[in-house]
Amino acid sequence: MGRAPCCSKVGLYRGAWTAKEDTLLINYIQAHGEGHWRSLPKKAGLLRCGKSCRLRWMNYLRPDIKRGNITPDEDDLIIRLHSLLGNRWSLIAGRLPGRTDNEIKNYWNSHLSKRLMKNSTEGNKSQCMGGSAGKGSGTKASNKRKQKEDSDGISSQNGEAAAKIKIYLPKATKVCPSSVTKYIQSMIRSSPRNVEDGDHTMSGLKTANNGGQGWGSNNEELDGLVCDLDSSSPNSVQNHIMLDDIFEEYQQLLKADGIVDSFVDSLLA
DNA sequence: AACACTGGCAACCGCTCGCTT
DNA sequence: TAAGCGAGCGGTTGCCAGTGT
Repeated sequence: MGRAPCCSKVGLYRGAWTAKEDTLLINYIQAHGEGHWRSLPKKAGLLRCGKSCRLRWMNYLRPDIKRGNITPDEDDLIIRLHSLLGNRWSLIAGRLPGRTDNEIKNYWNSHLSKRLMKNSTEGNKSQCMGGSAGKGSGTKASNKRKQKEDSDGISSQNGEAAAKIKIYLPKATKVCPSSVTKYIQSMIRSSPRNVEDGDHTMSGLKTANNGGQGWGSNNEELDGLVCDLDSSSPNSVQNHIMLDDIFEEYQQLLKADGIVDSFVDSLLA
């Protein structure tokens, strides 16, 4: 399967987008819709690679994008979903309405991985965790390398669970919550089995409802995150419930041995 | 005030997958 | 069946504002 280069770079702009380019892109997509990214720049009068246009639209210009101010609820959900799914940013983003995979990835790399590593080292000072908390010291290049090591460390932090999760990792595909819900409902109806604790993958995890145990005994910061609600947001309570519901769905799915494979199939469908 | 360093984030790159021809 | 293309994903890079010395 050959794969031609995305596009010729000759004569194309790179780097930060200007307001004018944004306007051109928005206007074109509003008039013609998304898709056909390769031909879009030419038609829209943009000297950009199609991939660049797509990225710009998907991550920043889409009207339903929610930027910045990641709430404690979202923060907590990202952590928990990452424990389940690993670096499947698009999948995680699919559980967080209005958030993009790029934003979540950046947020994880710059905030959460460091925090978890810090918590991990505090909780396991006698253990060597193999790497510092990211960009705290050393050259930037070495920090980049450490970032990768850190993410590996996070995985090893979850030990067997992470390894077993990988078995079930679905293809990175965005799914809507409703499809998951429908699937769960159908599975519950068709499966009388109530698995008490076949929970290889979920050990060490917690839900926002269970008092925040499971990340480690010294995990006050995360406990705080779980308890905090952003009262400034009028929809925060609703969002909190929704996010928890979504995670509960994942938990149920993973708890039900034998169901997970089917769940993955449903995602791929 | 000037410089060096750090951290956050936008954007790019390389790759894979699914569909079409 | 193989090749080409569009789309999407995760990893990485590079810019720049903020902070420290």
